[in-house]
Amino acid sequence: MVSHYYNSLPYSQKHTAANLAYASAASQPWNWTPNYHHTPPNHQFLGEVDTSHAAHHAAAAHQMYYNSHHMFHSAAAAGAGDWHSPASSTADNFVQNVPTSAHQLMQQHHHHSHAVAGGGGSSSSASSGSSSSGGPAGGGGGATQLNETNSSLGGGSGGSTETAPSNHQQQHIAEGLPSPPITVSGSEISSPGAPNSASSPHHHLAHHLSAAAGNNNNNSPSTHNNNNNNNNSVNNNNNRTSPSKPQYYEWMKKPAYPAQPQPGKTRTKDKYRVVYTDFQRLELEKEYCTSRYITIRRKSELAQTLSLSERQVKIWFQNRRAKERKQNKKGSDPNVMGVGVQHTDYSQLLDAKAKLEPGLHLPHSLAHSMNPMAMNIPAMRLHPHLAAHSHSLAAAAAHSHQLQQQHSAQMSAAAAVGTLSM
DNA sequence: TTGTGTTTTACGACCTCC
DNA sequence: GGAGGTCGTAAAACACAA
Repeated sequence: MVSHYYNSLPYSQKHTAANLAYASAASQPWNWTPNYHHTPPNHQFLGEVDTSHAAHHAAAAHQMYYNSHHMFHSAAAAGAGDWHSPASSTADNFVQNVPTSAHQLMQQHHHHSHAVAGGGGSSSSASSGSSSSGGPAGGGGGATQLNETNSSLGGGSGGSTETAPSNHQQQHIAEGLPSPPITVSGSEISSPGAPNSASSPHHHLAHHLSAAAGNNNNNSPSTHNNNNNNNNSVNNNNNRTSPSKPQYYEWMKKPAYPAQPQPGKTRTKDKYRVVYTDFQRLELEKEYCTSRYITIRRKSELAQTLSLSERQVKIWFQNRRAKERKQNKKGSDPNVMGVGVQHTDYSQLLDAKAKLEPGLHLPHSLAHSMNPMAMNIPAMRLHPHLAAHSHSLAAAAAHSHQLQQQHSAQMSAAAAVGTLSM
């Protein structure tokens, strides 16, 4: 059963989703938007999302939610120049400082990655190299195959099967140098071929974020690990969170584990812990930021987008919440974090209403009940399970919304910090 | 290079809800 | 019964100091 759920391609298609988020994210390295809800130009997937999900969100309530919640609007949605931070001019400055457009970044991205791919030198030495052999080559093919595998294995959520990636996607895949899937005890798991994530746009993101955090990146020379690839000085590695110096959104700073498990590496048990790619984590975090409880729909979408199984997405969220709770426990330590603490606090507050949270994201029916602005929104299907909580959600939701706004403000503040540090 | 501590995936047990 | 939730835990992946 277990293996059954393993998705074989977490990494193989890591960049598949690039289209989605990258366009907008790249344009604004700080862009913290749940891309899924916007309509990035390139995103194929979004087409569907838009109709099913985003469309609903066009409604005022949703807008309100997202606007307040996310620091930035995607460039796609807002228009490159139109973006305004809810927070302030600082944010604007930040944006202005961003030298490149999404397209440019993408091209950069491609440029770097291609260079890397070609050389096989993708940064992280050993590991990355391997990936290129299997994955990219396959590009689309590999992905497809994996997907098939996935579906056959997990079968589950119809979501996990992804159609053949577009050329663009393939490109990303190629760049992503996913390593071939590893079969472990009958279960197939992807090996994170981690891409030298440096080449991925959100690396830039991470980079900027790190900078924003005002941390050490530059300071610690030691940081360069394997990953320092090619890239423009994007030093991703170091960022791994140090418990002693918590940062704003630690995950942002961690460049993703460049980790690339050796292809042959297996686990004795049926279990094999893969390391999610930057992109996957980024998107998951973004989603988490949107709501700490993911809806079935979003889970399915995310799974598809990130080439993860729904189970993986679900578990990721569970773990993420656990992480947050854990942080909150020891969290009252004021020193613990600069900006990050705020998120923690925020989460902490939300934690109390953990069960109620789903209302934040999904149940428009709930939003409906609590938000006059949402009255026109077609009721979104409420998760059956969540529906049970909906009655109490109404009360909590308002509160949650406030929290969201606080959070938004905090995020903006963080953005401001980022601006300064840049 | 190694040892140690932390973080990240993944699971099982158990619970609640429909 | 099946879904998802928390909680506790295992183990890989990672960071960092010695």
